[in-house]
Amino acid sequence: MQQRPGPHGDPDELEDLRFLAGYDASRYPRPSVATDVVLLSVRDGQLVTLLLRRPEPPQVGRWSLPGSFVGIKESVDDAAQRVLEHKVGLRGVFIEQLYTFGAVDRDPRTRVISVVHYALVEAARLDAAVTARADGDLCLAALTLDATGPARATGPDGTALELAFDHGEILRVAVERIRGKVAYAPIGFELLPPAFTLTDLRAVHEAILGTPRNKDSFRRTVLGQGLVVPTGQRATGVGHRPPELYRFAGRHGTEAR
Amino acid sequence: MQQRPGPHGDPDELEDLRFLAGYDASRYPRPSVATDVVLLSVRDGQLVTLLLRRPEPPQVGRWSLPGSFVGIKESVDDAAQRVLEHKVGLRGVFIEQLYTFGAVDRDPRTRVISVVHYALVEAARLDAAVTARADGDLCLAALTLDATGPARATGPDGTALELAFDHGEILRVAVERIRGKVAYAPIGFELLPPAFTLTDLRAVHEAILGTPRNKDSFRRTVLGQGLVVPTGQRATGVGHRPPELYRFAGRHGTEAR
DNA sequence: AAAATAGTGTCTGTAAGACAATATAAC
DNA sequence: GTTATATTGTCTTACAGACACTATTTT
Repeated sequence: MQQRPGPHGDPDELEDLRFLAGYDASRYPRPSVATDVVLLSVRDGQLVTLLLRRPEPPQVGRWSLPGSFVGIKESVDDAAQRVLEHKVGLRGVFIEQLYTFGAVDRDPRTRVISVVHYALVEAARLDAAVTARADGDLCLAALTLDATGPARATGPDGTALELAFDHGEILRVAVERIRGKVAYAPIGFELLPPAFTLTDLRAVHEAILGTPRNKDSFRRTVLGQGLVVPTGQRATGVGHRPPELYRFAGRHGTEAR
Repeated sequence: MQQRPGPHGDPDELEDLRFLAGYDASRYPRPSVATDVVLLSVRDGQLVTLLLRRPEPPQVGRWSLPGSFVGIKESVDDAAQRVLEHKVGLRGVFIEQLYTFGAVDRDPRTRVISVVHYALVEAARLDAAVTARADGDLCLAALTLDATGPARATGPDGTALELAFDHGEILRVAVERIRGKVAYAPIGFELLPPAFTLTDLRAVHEAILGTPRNKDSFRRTVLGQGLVVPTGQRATGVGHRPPELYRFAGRHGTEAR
């Protein structure tokens, strides 16, 4: 336990002093910083994410999250938005920081620290983005969690997908995060079109949590919180009594969205 | 909106291709990566944190979080633990990632991305660490939040402390995080000695939340969750009926701690 | 009319908040 | 014995789950 800082030969302390004194740090090796994006959606009652097949070694053929280095004149969050725009073709979606993965050996090529974000988008927009890039190196994978270990990703044909690097662990963290958030935050709206029925909303919650939710109390809770307001319109062509369409009420109940 | 990736002159895409192809990224400018640690404790019913006075420009004299660069052969989380050990003299405390602050201009000297952690320690250990380094460039600051904006830090003499860089915003995020966690996670135990009374535990929760908690339901909730177990011992010298001492039960109710 | 789901009303069990009553060591 | 807080027990209230019943459109 040290008493005061000073140049006593401890390499950590020397590094600290360089930092505090504002020495030029460019001469010392530094990690690369990247960002990866977990783009989540709910499709056919399943939580899915967008994966890319790696076209080059290492781990060629494995599936990975879309990502990029963080530019020197670009904020970390801007870099994540750029990844969404340039690699997936999506703008203006909900995106938030998830976690920073900083293990030394997570990338075999060089030291890369990844500030991972997660984004939420409605299934129709994700489908459009995927079909616009009609190639086999991109897919929507269904996500499931075991009791422990990395997340499992399943391709559209039902086969298990091998994930690159630590992306299975990243996906587990993402799924756990959205499960925790959906219980108290109005995050499910980001996965639905602007107008939706309460049954739609409940189906999204059930898909995320993987467990059924009580229909009656779900309705009471959501309406009681004032998070959604009726639009006055009803769905049509549903083969039964048409349900009311609701929209996200925003933070003060008057947002247009 | 792009259709397929390709070398079409877009600088973002070129960067992406370098990444995917595994080109040597060392020739391109990259940000520095640091970690800062928000060391939190509850002392005299107040949420406090450890701050260091900056000894050099820029922002000389302002108060900052303990931090350091992340070494090239060191994980981000290991770097945060090293900061705690070398700058504060604490080992084995609860520490967890908080958020990564990656704005371009957050440090005026050079581009620095900081992966901020928060740590929790009982007041007695923090006091011991502070008095071991008996100088005026280190203090325990009480934290308060306004409705918006950065956190406010108050020194032991009651004066407001000017915070360096974006550390006021970082502290706001830290306080909001621990407030959110204390509602459902067994995090308050980290701020108490191994044996504590339920009144101690409730006082910690109230200090973190800034609002009183119902005494009876707090007792029932905590005991009902099985998070604490009685030690069979009682506090002495309290001037009234001695309360039972409890200890953290761990994840399976049998952990020794 | 039949089918199917939306939406409403009511009952019940659980848990939190409020409050009263009792317990016990320090003084 | 008085004091001060711990601990237990009871009552009330709020809310989630369960379930029955009505509403309304498509077929």
